[in-house]
Order: sequence, then C-alpha cells, then structure tokens
Amino acid sequence: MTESDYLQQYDQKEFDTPLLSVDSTLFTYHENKLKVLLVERSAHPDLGLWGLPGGFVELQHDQTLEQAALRKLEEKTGVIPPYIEQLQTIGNATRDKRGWSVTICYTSLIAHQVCAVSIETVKDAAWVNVADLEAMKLAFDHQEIIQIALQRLREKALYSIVPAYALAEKFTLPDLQQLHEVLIGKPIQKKSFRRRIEQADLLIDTGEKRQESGRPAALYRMKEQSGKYTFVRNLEG
Amino acid sequence: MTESDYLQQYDQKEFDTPLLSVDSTLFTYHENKLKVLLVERSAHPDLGLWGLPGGFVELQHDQTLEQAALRKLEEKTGVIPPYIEQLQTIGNATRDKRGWSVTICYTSLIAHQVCAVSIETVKDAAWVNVADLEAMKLAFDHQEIIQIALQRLREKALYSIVPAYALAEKFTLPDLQQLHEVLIGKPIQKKSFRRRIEQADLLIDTGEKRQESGRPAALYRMKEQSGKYTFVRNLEG
DNA sequence: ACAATAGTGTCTCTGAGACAATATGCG
DNA sequence: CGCATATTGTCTCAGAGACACTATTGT
Repeated sequence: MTESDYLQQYDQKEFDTPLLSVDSTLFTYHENKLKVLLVERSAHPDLGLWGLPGGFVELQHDQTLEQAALRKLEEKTGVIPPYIEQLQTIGNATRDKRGWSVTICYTSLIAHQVCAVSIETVKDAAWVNVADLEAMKLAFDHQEIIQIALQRLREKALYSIVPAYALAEKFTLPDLQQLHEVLIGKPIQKKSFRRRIEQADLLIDTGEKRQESGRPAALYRMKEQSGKYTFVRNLEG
Repeated sequence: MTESDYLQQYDQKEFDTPLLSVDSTLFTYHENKLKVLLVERSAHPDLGLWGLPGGFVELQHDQTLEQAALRKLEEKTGVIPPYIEQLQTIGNATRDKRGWSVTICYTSLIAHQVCAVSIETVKDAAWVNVADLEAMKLAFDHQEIIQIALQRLREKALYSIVPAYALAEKFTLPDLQQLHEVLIGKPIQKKSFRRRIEQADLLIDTGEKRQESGRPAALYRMKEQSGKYTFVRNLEG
C-alpha cells in the first residue's frame, strides 16, 4: 500500500485515544499579592468547582496548542497575554472521571490592570490570591498544576526577570524587586538586584518617574528579548 | 443532569480530537561521541524513514504518559533507562499528514553498554551520532525535536550533572568532564569542574580505580538525588 | 527639618577561570 | 627515568550579600 492509499482510508475514530485538553495558569501581581485566574466550571464533570481556564482544542480553528491556550485566555480576559510558556503535560488514567486524559499546561503572565475590567464583567472568572488557594477545592488536578507552575515561576525569579511580564508595561525597579521577593519568599538586597539587571542591560529607562511617597522612582520597560535572558549566577534560593 | 448521569452517557468518540503520541529522545555517550537512538518506521506515514522511538498510548496498559514512553524505550533497548524527563509537547495541524497531531516528547539517558547488545539484535533500531544527524531526513518533525532536546541537555550540562546518566553506573570524573565538554562544545577547567562536584557532594567514591594509560582515575557513582541538584552558578556557556 | 522611599558606595565572600605543580600508574 | 593522565594548589576576577550612605520628593 502506498502512503497516499493509506491516508485515503485512514479513520482516526478507529483508535482509542485519551481526552485531550489545554489548560493555563495565568498569574498577575496586584497590591503586593500574586494572583491566579480561575474560572467556574459550567459543565460536568466537576461542575460548579473552580479550575483553570482551558478546554479542548478546536481542530478547525486552532493551528497550534499554544494558540488554543491563548484563545481560551483571550475569551476570559479580553486580551492576549504578553508571556506564555509551556509548563508540563499531565496525562494518566485517573485524573478525569471520564477516562484517560491528557492536558497540556501553559503558564502565562499578564499585567493586572489591562484585564481587570474585563474579568470583573465575567461572572465565572476571578483572580484568586495564591495564598488563598490552599483552602480551595479545585477541579481535577488543577490545584497540583498551579503548584507546579508556581514552583517554576519561583525558580525563574532566581535567574531571570520573566516575572516582569506580570507587571504593567512601565514599572519601577522596586516594583519588580518586590514581586521577586514575594515569589522567592525572602528579601533581596536591592543593590544585588539592581546591579545584575543593569549589568545585563535588560531594561529601558523611559525617562519618566513615578511617585507615591518619598523619592520618585524611574519607570522602565522591558527590552524585546529580556524574558529569555538567564543570569549565570542565581540569587540565593 | 447529575454528574453520574453525564458520565453514563458520555461517549468520547463524539468529539474530534487530535492524534496523540509519545516520543522519546534517548541519548547515550560512547567513544567520545554523543548518540541518539533512532528506529526505522515500519508503517505509514513516513514508512521507511528513521525517527524517534515512540507511538500511541495504550489506554489499557499505560497508567501515565511517562510509563508509555518508558514502555516504548524498553521494547527497543531491553532495559528501562535511569533518567527520563518530559521535554516538550508539540501539537499543530501540520506535523502529521493524517491531521492535527500532538506528541508528548521525553528526553532520556542511558549507559551505552547496558543496551548495546540488545540494540544490535534489533534490525530497526540504531544509535546515530548526533554529529551525523544533520545529513539525515527523519520522520515527521523529529529532527527538530532532537535539536530541542540537545539544546536542553546542553543547558543542563552548565548547571547540573544530569548528563552523568548517559555514563555507566561507575564512571571517572574525567569521563564526566569530557561528556560535558562535548555537550558544551568547549573545554572546561578541570579544577572548576571537580571543585563544584565535590563541594556539592554529588558523587560517591567507590574506592575502585580505572586505568587506561597514565595515573588511574577514581571511579564514582551518583548519589540518589544528584540529578535534581542545580548549581547556583553556571559554567560559562 | 523630617519622613519615606529611591538609588549608590564599598567591603566581604564564594566560586569559576587560569594554569602551574604534584601524584601515580605504565613502559 | 620518561610518558600519560589524574589530582591538587593557588592566584585572579566577577558578581552576590551586607549594610551604610546619599538623593529626591512631600509635608
């Protein structure tokens, strides 16, 4: 049989295949708290529980898995987040009551302000403080997935400035440092923090300042590829 | 409708779902060369081309994705590799001629000696020098997947001793350093290399020595969790 | 002037890079 | 002994940690 004959008669439905979905952990930082976006499930199974934004791939519309993840996020937040990264794929026979199930998980970051309005209008979506998660029962294994995502984000805080994507486009160095401190769970020497960012030339000084109380702080924005940069030496875990 | 009613009438075949497979890049190190395991495809599509060991998840037998990947590797090599790690999941509408396709990729390492015999007896499996890959046309996007796996392994060589799993159970420090040098593509100061491994207490001195020519070298084996250790400071990329 | 926060100066300390010096086996 | 390879000593240098000091705003 030739390959084209084979493709002609190929019927995918002959084979048993797992359920396949895409889920995202979307984090943001607002009022000194790290938050994750949850949505209330409107269908079985685990109807009524809160879980990660996600769903099935639409074979007609989505060209890639990442596009599928971004589409789901845009539906909930009204915008496409500036940072998305594949986290991990979880697949086993027991995570979904319907049977063997696979989910490709993404981690995404966004500024709180750019989607706060949109989310407030959507009844079934909400930002939840990461600190409050522990007490919640989430759908499927989503609790676990969030913990994996958090661990990865914490590691990244030690050797990159990826967390900056959870801030507004323009932000101050104290802003960013505070976010890293929340992630790492301990204070960072401001000199160390500033030195490495300056030395690696990761940010652009916009020339603007922001003041709340005390000396005004310079506003920076990220350079194009700054999220990909990794420091050769980590901050202390 | 209750959840149990829903589960009762649920029929997975109603929904269009992508093809789903599991593929692994299995690396080893032998005679100063990094090698990857390839298998010749015995079915359409891409029949006759060489590609990564992998296939479909068997819903009846595999409990997890990782088990599925390990099962495929054991079929080809006769043994279960000591290191496996999820690499990345690739899914899009175009990578497989049959349609929307998703593959969960793993990276795995093994000592050459423990599976060399088994592989020589299997006609459709072979170790290929990574350096020779470029000239080959591989099935699907497997060429690309191997490059992603290599890049990740190279990064790990800078901040971990994960590559040690590609060596025999007992190995010398010059062995390991050489492997890291092949991965990184440049020489490493032996003092630096030894210092960091000793300081992190990652290996056990077996007391045995191995001699080829010159002073005999001490044989070490890895401690249990040494693969998880990451140095706070990278070697120079 | 003082409070509050931003940003700098500078010392210490760890660990990588460089490379010379020893050590231990073989013939 | 001389060769080959393993292992150690030790100097330099970059960059993180610590912490005191200066700068810039508002009240």
